[in-house]
Amino acid sequence: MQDVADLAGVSLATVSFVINAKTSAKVSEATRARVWSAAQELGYRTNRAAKNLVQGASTFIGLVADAIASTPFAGQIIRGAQDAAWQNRHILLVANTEANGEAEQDAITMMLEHQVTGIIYSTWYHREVTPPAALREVPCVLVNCYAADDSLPAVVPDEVQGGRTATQVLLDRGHRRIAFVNSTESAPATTGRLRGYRAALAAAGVAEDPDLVLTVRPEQEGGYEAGLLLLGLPTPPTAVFCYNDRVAMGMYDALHERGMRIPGDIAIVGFDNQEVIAGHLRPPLSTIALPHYELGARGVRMLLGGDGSAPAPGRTIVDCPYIPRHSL
Amino acid sequence: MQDVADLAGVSLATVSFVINAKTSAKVSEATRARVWSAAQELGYRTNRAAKNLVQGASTFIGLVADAIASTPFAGQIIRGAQDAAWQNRHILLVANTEANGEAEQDAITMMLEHQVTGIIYSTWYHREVTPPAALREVPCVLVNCYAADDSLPAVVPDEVQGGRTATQVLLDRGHRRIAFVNSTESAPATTGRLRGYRAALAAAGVAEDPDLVLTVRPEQEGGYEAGLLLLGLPTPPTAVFCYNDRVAMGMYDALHERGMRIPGDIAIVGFDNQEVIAGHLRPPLSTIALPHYELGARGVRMLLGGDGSAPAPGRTIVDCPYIPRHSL
DNA sequence: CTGAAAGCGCTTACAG
DNA sequence: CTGAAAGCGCTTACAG
Repeated sequence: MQDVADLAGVSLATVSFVINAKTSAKVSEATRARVWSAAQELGYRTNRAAKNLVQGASTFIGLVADAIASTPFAGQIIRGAQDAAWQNRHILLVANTEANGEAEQDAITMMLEHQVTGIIYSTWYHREVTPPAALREVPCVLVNCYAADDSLPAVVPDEVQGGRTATQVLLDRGHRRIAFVNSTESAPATTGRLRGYRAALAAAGVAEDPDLVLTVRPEQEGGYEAGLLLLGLPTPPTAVFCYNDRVAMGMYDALHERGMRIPGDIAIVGFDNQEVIAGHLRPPLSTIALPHYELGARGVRMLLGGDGSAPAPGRTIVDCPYIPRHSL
Repeated sequence: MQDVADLAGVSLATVSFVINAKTSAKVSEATRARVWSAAQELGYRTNRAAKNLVQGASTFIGLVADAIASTPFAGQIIRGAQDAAWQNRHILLVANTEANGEAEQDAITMMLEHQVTGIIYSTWYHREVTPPAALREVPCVLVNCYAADDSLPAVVPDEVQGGRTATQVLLDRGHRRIAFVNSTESAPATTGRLRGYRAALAAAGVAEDPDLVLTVRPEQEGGYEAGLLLLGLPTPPTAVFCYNDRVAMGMYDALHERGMRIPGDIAIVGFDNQEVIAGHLRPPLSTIALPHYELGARGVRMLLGGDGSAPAPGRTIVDCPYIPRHSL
């Protein structure tokens, strides 16, 4: 920087002013140009460590994730966060903790040492968490998870609306006997989607038939078994809302095995919008998408948007959009 | 830090020595303990910006990726790089450029400003690249890609060995009429896997039958068409090596449609090991895995391992392991 | 064994 | 409009 100043024949301060386009100091157009060309000629590059030190702040945002490649979900959250950070001229410090408490602790310490502006704490599937205490030392937002007492800001998908929408698209096609193959796991997704299913039926004046609500392991095998069960009913459903796309995949197997056509004989709607599955089933699966990209992006926007103040506690809920394909 | 020194009754230098476990200065056990407890009590956390500044180096490694969530592949590379970086007490600065030249330029500039130790430049599928010139200003290694003139260090998968292995496992089961459904794309994967296929056949003394080598678009549809074609042959193959798992998925569709059993009537081996596909086909698909995690990990190890010197130019080739399931 | 001091590369009041 | 100077929080010879 001193070299640039010398070459341009100005002081350090002037170089700093023009490089950072500070308007507080009026620098003549001529000097400005001289400085720029000197910087160019010398290949000057500002040292961010020095800048961060003197300013007592960095442009870093920490992102701690409990998974990074086990599902496409985590990747989408990271991508959303990364894009939003980039747009705000911030840089993501990504740590993959594999849900290991010690790794989380280390990661957060490291982030704090780097004077991060804030931390995003994310999980690959929607759930309740008790995040490490260190997280509270800095502005933070939970993404795809939430604190039991809602004492931290969080961004989560709207499972209820998702379940309602899934059921609604089926109702809109005239279906009245709509099954819901839920998951045996206990999770916000399980309870939320069920509530949405019931709300949609109720709003349409359709009485719930207990025979039509099953719970299975949320995998292909579970969907297959559920399909067989449903087909064995005295009056089988005309449409099925599956907890997720993998369950729907198993449901396809069972229906095809029994010679049922989709959507001719039975309409199907899934959840998750896992491209590799939903896009490749035959027929391609209509489903509800989890808004992972949006969750990540919203998370960092909340972190950065608060005019300097930390984001407020409480859950922000994001819509799960319907992705039409050809299974209904 | 001054506060810690005061509380412990020592100088700044001493605090620095004990915090960093420097052995050059012998500090008594007693002072050491006093310093640690003072640091503890004050909740002292070292400021990395200051440390990086004075040391003229950071513990950052830049990772520029052309994709981050479009496929699981990129995620695995990032995870591998992240784990290796972490093991060496380094932090990943991840930039997602979506293959946009300007974004790449910006990302690299930003990384350079942060005094990164080096940069990993990665692509989500194996290919030749002409990386931005700025990359040469700092130690770097290409991951899953390579420079046309091999003037940069690179880590890539061994496509030839992969193709050879895929063919070999089929030969080992006694198959002699082995088809290869290749991709119409021009890529290292296409040429490499074909060479591997031929090498394996030649080594086994099996003459290549031109009818058995097809090229299709590397997707489900392509695999489906290839399956029909192969079945229409006067003497159909008894085994098929598919360019990738999506092609294998289409191949399954065609074979099942024609009532063929896998592997009873025809054995199949895929490539890529895309969990969601390979693990969920019926029967589960035996395939060759692309070593993305390993590529990422090797990349940062090369960057860091060179005793301070930049890694040497040239391609490092990594094995593609066979993943047995139930399709042969 | 421990301390005083210089210096890393910047930014920013404060003078002029 | 521009410059001299202090200071950000550290590390590391160099003395003692």
